[in-house]
Amino acid sequence: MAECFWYMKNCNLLDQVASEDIAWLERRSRMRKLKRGEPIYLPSQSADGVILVASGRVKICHSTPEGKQAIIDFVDAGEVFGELALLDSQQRDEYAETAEKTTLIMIPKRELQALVRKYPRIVISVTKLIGFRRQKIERRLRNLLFRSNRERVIHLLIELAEKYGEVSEGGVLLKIRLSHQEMASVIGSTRETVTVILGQLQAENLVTIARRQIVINDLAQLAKEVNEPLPAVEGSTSQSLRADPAKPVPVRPLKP
Amino acid sequence: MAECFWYMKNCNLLDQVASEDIAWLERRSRMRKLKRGEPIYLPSQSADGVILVASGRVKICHSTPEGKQAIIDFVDAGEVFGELALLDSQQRDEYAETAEKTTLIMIPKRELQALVRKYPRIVISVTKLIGFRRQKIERRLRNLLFRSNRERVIHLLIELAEKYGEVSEGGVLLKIRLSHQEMASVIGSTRETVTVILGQLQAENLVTIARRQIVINDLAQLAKEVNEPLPAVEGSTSQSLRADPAKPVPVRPLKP
DNA sequence: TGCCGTCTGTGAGGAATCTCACGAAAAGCG
DNA sequence: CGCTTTTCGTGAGATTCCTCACAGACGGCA
Repeated sequence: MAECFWYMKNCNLLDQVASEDIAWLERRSRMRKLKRGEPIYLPSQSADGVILVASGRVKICHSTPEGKQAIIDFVDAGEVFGELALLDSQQRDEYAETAEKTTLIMIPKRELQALVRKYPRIVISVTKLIGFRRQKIERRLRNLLFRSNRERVIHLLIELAEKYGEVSEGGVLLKIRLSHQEMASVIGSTRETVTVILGQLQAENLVTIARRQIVINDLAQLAKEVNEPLPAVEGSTSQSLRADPAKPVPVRPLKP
Repeated sequence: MAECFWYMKNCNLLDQVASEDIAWLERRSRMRKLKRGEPIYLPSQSADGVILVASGRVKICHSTPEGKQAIIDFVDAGEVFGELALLDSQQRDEYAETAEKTTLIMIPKRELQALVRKYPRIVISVTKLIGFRRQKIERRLRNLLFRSNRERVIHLLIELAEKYGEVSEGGVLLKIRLSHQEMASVIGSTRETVTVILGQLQAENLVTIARRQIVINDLAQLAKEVNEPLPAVEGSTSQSLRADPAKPVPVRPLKP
């Protein structure tokens, strides 16, 4: 379980915790390795603790009575989820499943609470985590209410650019692979509609899609269309986000 | 400002704080009385503190580029809002306005942080507050994605019943007055559509609307239609929420 | 109590989006 | 590398929902 220790060391929630205490927590935690698409917990299941994503990616979902899957959020490696379990151990009403091959570390609530008694500052970190996620959700709510499907897709692309974007040849490469169906599940639309809209955006030279990789050619234009400020993207000035043929962005090769 | 003191005393966020400290906080807070529909703060305005609603009701809103108003949340008397300002003083991207004649108490961030140093437990309360609101928002998100307008209205009615419902003649009386336009702003629809749907629900004897008062005749049936568990309503068993003509609910007169 | 502004009810017409259906392309797997 | 499974592209038709327009009702205020 040495790797488990390492993962916990790298979790920013625990970065003020002494190594010996992390080791203690590690011994009381459980590691799970899951393939893509496996359920982690189901709704109406009691929330027994916090879960750290060691590697891979997790989807927080909800199903409508008609069987449509809504994706509430993605959780990436190094992040935790289920943190609301710390507030009250009521049951959850969403479910979680792996979006790809994933390793999880299940940290029991009881042990974490003991750790909080020793490191009260953890509470501040947890508060910030919950608060930031709330801001994120509120933003998503705003971006869905009264928005056309085209606007929803654009908002999604901007969000993805912020979290997964990296400056690349002539635009922002999104370092995440989503199917059209998954995007539809995020924005509350259908697979076909997403396909059509992405096709339109590509025809307008706003994005380029090849082998499930999305490159945003003109993030500034997209942001302008939906009245959003130009988001910051890893390793770029706002200059490099503008698709200006006269001033090509330096090429940086990437391995998908 | 004696009334201000009293309002703060009654705010559950401050219920562990000694009277002398509340008095201290009161002297450093500011009271504002506003008429219905007045702005409290605008987006892109720096978040300078937390605001306690002494009386009245506040709407947290967001406007789309086309000028449609989305209502993110209502804040009632005794509740606070703007609490995310405590995490990071970045600017807000929503705005707040009064939903009716309202008295506010503006508590500066600096003073509240000083109080937190003396009463560290306040952090827990704040965390729970933020967490519960996040759950609420997540739930709203779920109830909007992939939902028809009829389902959205029903979800809204259930939510309102939980917060404002009171058992009354033959059903649950909602102790809040919302225009159809406001409901539309909450669920991301239009005024006309809400009018039509409420008319349908009334024709189906699920609700009764008279003089802007909504009575839910059969909360159980509504909840069933959208696959929600029957919510708890103030002063009632689950029995009394069922519209059962053979067993009428005891009448309790109300003054609007 | 009478007036004025806001709110509610209703319908026609059109736009956006979903549904369904099918074939092609791509990706994962042994 | 061939096969199977998943994903993508596209169109016709149905449906929901929005827009616009207007009349009547209500409700707060002088």
